[in-house]
Amino acid sequence: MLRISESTVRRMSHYYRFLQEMEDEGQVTVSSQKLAERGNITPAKVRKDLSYFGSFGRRGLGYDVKELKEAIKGILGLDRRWNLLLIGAGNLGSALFSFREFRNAGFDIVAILERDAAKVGKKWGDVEIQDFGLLETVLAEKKIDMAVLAIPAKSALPVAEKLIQSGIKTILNFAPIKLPYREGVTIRDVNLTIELETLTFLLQNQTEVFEKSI
Amino acid sequence: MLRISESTVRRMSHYYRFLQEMEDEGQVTVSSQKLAERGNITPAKVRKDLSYFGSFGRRGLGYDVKELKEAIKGILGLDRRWNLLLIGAGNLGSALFSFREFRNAGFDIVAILERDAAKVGKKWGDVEIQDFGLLETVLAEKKIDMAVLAIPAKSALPVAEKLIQSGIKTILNFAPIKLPYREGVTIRDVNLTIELETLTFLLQNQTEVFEKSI
DNA sequence: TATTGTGAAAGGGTTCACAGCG
DNA sequence: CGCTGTGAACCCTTTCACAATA
Repeated sequence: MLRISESTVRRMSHYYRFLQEMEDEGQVTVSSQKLAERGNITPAKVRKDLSYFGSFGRRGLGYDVKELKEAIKGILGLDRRWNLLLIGAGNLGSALFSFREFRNAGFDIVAILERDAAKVGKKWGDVEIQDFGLLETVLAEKKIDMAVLAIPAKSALPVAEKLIQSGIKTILNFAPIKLPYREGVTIRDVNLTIELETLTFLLQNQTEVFEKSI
Repeated sequence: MLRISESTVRRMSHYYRFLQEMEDEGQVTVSSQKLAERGNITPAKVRKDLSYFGSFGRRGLGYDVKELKEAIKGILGLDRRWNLLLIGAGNLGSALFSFREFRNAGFDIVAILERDAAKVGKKWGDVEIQDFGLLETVLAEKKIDMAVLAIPAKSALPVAEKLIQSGIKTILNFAPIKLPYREGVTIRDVNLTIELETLTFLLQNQTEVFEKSI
């Protein structure tokens, strides 16, 4: 299979949202031009991105909004639901748990693990916070697709090791630390401090803005 | 001034963290090789990145950990403190407010604005949650460097317009919506759903992992 | 000898431009 | 005629490879 760049996949996510919005607005067809304007990019980029996955448009007419939306839904794997294991029931964990868009997009936090005994036993919605020691039990009982790490930097490394040992293959990591690379394991980092630091770099250096587009 | 790529700036943030860790471990000098290993990249990339900003090493010896760390600190603008205005005192806002790494890195949330009257008047630490209508007053009283948008998608657009109108030039946006481009305004999006969607794409397509490195 | 700093080459993503087709 | 799909050109980032130097 052709190698798809990360940028292309991220843009596919954006296109999906744009198409949802357009569908809600009652638009039936859309051109690569219109889609491009929405994301501040070039029409050629839109067409090239889509071309990696197939031919979805009609020459002279553009794309059927609903049809393209459904196609991208399938490409991104959003035509099914995904089970997330949340690690960490602190402030960030709580925010992630109550983040509506996750459920809307097909992501369900089906288990929560936490080290702090004071929090264990409490329930968020209908999900009980369980002790981190029950990791293996949870993995045996529930089909977990990904883990979401919402714990402090200092405990992230051992916890990640344990998760990987137990067979977790995909981790969304919010701990502000670079987890070491392991063959066969995909880790995606969301490092909020780095986002702020790219901004201070721009403020400080009055440099050209990196990207005003998706 | 030479145009620096966003990837380079992000890696500078990582190098900064690596150097902090190395300093804490008592290391005095470091080679581009060692720095590269830490981030799963090539030594040439490290050297090229640094070369955009100057010459910090000594041939045959490598870099002085403390010296290089301080240099990067200055480059990223972390040798001063930055005032953040938090918009939204919900779950995410609360998580961001209590996120230790922000303060450690030099970012202070000095004001919180919120529409929900039930939350207005409460205090988080020594920062009082104020009504969003007081935006202008807050901007007049406090030197705000950036705004952090932690509100739902549906209110993000009008709120962002208001912020920009009032002179805010830099926004870190957590609302899962693409804010329109405005000349002279830098907006950085953190879209958690898109992060998850790149992961489901990989899971679903068994594709090569995008990046196992910084 | 070890390791940096950097031109030059390679690689990969974006844009161009046009053939193809409704 | 309008707009897609795509090979080729272009451009930016990464990697190579080596001269410079502690």
